[in-house]
Amino acid sequence: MSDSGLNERASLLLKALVERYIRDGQPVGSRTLSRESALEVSPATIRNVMADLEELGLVASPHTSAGRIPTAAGLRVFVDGLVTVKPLQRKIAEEIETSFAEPVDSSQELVTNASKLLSQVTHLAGVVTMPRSTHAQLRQIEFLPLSGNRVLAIIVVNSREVQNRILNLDRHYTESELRQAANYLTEQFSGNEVDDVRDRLIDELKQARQSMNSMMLNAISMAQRAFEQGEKEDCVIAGKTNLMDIAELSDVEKLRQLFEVFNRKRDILHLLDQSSSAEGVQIFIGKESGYAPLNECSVVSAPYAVDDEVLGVLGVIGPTRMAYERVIPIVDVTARLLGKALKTG
Amino acid sequence: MSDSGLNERASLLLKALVERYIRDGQPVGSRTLSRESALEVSPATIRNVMADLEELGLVASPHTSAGRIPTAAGLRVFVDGLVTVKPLQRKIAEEIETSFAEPVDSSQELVTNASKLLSQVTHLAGVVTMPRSTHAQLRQIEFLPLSGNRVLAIIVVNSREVQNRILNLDRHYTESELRQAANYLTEQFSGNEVDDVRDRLIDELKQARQSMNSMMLNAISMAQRAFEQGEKEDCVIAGKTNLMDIAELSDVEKLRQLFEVFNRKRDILHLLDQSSSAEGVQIFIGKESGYAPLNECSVVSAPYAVDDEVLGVLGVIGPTRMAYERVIPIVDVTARLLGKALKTG
DNA sequence: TTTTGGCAGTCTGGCACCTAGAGTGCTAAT
DNA sequence: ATTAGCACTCTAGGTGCCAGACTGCCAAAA
Repeated sequence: MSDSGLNERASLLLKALVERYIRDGQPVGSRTLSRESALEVSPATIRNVMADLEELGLVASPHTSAGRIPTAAGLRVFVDGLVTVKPLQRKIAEEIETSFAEPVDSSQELVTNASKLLSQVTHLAGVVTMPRSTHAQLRQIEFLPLSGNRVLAIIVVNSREVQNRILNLDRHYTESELRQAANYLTEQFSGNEVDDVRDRLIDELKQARQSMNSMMLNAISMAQRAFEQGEKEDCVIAGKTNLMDIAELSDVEKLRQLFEVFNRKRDILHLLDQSSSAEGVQIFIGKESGYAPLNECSVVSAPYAVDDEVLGVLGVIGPTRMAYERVIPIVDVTARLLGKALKTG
Repeated sequence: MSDSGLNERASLLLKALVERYIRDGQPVGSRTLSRESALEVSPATIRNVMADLEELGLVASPHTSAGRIPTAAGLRVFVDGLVTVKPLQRKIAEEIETSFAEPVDSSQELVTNASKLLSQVTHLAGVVTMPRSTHAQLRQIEFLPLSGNRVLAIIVVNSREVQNRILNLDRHYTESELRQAANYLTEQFSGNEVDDVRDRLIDELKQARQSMNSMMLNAISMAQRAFEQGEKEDCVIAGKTNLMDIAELSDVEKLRQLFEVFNRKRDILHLLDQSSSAEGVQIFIGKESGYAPLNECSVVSAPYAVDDEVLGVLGVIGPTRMAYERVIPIVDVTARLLGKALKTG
């Protein structure tokens, strides 16, 4: 720790200041800091250091006779080098483990649970993106006839995911036609990855129009339509109400904007994607996220992976003065366990 | 209108007062009311009438020198007899119709759209319960083998709904076993109503253990397990953020409680169920709902039905001073159209 | 008997003012 | 380099005051 161009004493004081500020959200004065920090220095000395830190843009005072609060830059320095990450509390570690021990029917459910878990243990908003279904092996395709020209396509992936698509087709297909098509497709493509299947379907449809019998052609065209709707990108946000307490957002208008961002999940998703290429826990403080409604918020996120391949991102959203030293390990271990849970699934 | 034990003038004045109060949320004074109402009476006279209304508990003044605001009881009298319901604005009627004209894949989607629609046109929160799936005809059952002892049960209902259930069975079943079972069940029960099927399954399993071959027994037991998880009662709430504007809830704590109720949907569902036995639009004002977090809110709801059978309830949630004369017809027509849309589905 | 004008009384909201408390910046001494 | 001391600044909260908005009541008018 402590390499940010600051001498050791300045670092220590910044750390103490941030910790205190995170605890009770009030500007911290020199007298308090003098008592708080292990350093045995007088308030006056601290005032000098504070003046330096202010010069560097790491702290600011809301007005002349208030203490200092850390700026976004100050928090950045704090999380980058000063924070001493607390080991997980026993109780919380257990809570996380039992949550992942519960049986689930789908990765959708797994993701929902993880999101709720994050929000519960951090008392902030938890957010988890749906896992990218790359490396998803197609297991089976079924077509069931519905009324009219509509057909229900059922796609079984890996051993847990099931997707339904309703297709509106050009003509009526008999039950046996559909069965044949399904059998053909399952035989042909089962065991392959979904992405590959999608590509191969397109190829075959283009190249081999003549050389195939109409049954196969129909099958492939149906399958293609079933696949092309693709996975709707999405994420699960839990515990939004936890954010209503935090004083920084006491302004109802800001709260409102924040909640509207939660409805348009695309933006959140995009933000988290930035984190998917990073290794381990990443933190966005205030404006770093690039989204105005999140200006007063921080995001602590981590990618989760199966067999070293990143499938998605999870994290929490909270006020910039969140308890990073507690949240970081929680996000970290949750990401690991979610990866593990997805693998066994 | 006007039979609430009030003479005509008092009614007219109450009506004018409520309308004015709904418009701008301020206490209404006698001078204003004298100008506003068609009646040609002096403020002094109005003050006398107001004193009477206050005696009856229909209006109240926040403090000595403020105007009057209607109490919950006053609003009750207003919506019960005084309100002149506005015909739907052309623009809004069109918006509703085009919304229902859109093609949908499932009644889930239909309900979601209706909820969003309600919130959009009223600028309040829209809420729609999922339709009870009584009179849902079973069309088809399929079992697909998953890994281990797990089986995916697919139940096609009516011609649009598809339900997936994952069953953890006691032993492994071969693909042909599963196919046989599915065929048997589909032949046996297709065309029957889901509720009946559930009942009959239980009966057959109890009565005829000996007389059936094991294949049929297995099939029935599987089907029973697939059905017993039952429909999870649920409802869709859209446009919650619209409620963040309303001044009555500027208190963040109240807002928070309200939003937490939205997460525990059961309570909302229970409230709306009260309305499902009523005919047409029903209104709950403030505490009438019986849920403390909704004390500052009104709910305007209407059951929706297919072929005279009520399948669910929809409505809007907003401040007690919502524009009832606009909202009532919107809820009314949306309920009708949702019923119609479900029928054709 | 009902309605009205007038008047006294009351309450809010905004403004100006004050004070105590907290904390800073600067300077001079250690 | 650090510290004590002092003057200064700013906020939060309290008080007093005034204009404005209503009401309630009473007595006069219809």
